[in-house]
Amino acid sequence: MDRRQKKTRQAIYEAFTGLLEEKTYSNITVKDIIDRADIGRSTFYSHFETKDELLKALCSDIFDHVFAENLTRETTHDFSGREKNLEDEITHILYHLKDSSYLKRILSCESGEMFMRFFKGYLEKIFEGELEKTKTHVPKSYLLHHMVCDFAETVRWWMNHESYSPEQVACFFLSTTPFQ
Amino acid sequence: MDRRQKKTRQAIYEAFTGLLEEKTYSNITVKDIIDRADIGRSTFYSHFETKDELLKALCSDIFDHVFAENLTRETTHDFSGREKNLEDEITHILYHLKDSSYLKRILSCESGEMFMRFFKGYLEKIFEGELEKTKTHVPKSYLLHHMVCDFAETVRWWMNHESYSPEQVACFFLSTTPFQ
DNA sequence: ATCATAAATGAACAGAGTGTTCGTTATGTG
DNA sequence: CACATAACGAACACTCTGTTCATTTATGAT
Repeated sequence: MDRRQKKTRQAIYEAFTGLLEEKTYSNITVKDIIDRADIGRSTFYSHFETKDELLKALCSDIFDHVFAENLTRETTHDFSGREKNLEDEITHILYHLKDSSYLKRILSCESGEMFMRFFKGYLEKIFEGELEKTKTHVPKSYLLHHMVCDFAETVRWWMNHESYSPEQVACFFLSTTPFQ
Repeated sequence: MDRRQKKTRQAIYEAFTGLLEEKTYSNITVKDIIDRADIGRSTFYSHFETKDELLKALCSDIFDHVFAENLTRETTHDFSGREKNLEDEITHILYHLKDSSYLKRILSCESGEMFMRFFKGYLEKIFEGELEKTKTHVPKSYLLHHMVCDFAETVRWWMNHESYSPEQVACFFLSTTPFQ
């Protein structure tokens, strides 16, 4: 990728996430972004079709980084079985999320809702497998929705209570799940 | 309230919620609303300052109806104690939500996120009291956030699986909470 | 039924943002 | 160096916003 493109893209991301700390997503205009990023109008549109596409691209960047290993990795079982695997996996994801400098900015505002939707999409893939192994008297559809939302919301809560470690948060999360 | 005002307000609500079924909240313009409601531009603005205020007003209408009794009612304890009360209260709220014709339209789209924020605000008041009586090893802040999101998301799920009764949904919800 | 009150109307307005175009300039790459 | 390509910036038509105001219409109280 051309050095100029990288620089421009970076400037847009910085400007955008910076603005997200100051105003809501819907109140941010393309004009705001290009003014802060100090780039030309046509340059912005040569990178992203719309503001929404920008947000999507940013989310994808974060998720691809976080979930790259988890989605491809062989689901090996260790001595203590399934549950231990899930806790490890969750802790692992939380460590990755902790590293993302953009995540907190994105989650702590209205655009968090859009992020959450993408986030939940990825999470479904992870929990679906877990759910198949679980016996329950409530509908699977309910349980999957519950797990996905629960985890995503746990992360959102965590971003406002960063004093806790990934291990602690994983523990909090699992203590309220119907898995055992 | 003047008959004309009521009629206009109703037309706006109808147009707005109808549009919500077709496009996302942010893609709906004031122009869309007044065209469908068949009212003048200035009439809209004499009722609501902005599109956001319209959504807020609509949410308030729904909530005031649903929570009016719950928030003021004396928290009497029956024979089986606290837990039974909570289940009753939840079932009761679910019955009210089931009656709202606008709720499904609002929840099944992007603006659902905005609705959810208002919704959660009300729910916090309800669960805060419940939480005080609960002993737990996870932070209260986490548990409150968890309960509130969990319930709101349960309702959202329910709107897409209406085959279940309020009693059943209350049961699903309580089966995944750390209360006992 | 009358009449003052209040609501709805519609046209017009400035202002702001959008998304596109295109010729020019500058910056990396081979 | 020379070529390719990215960024620039000015201009464009377009849409939406939120406000104003003079006019018409409906309402509720008497």
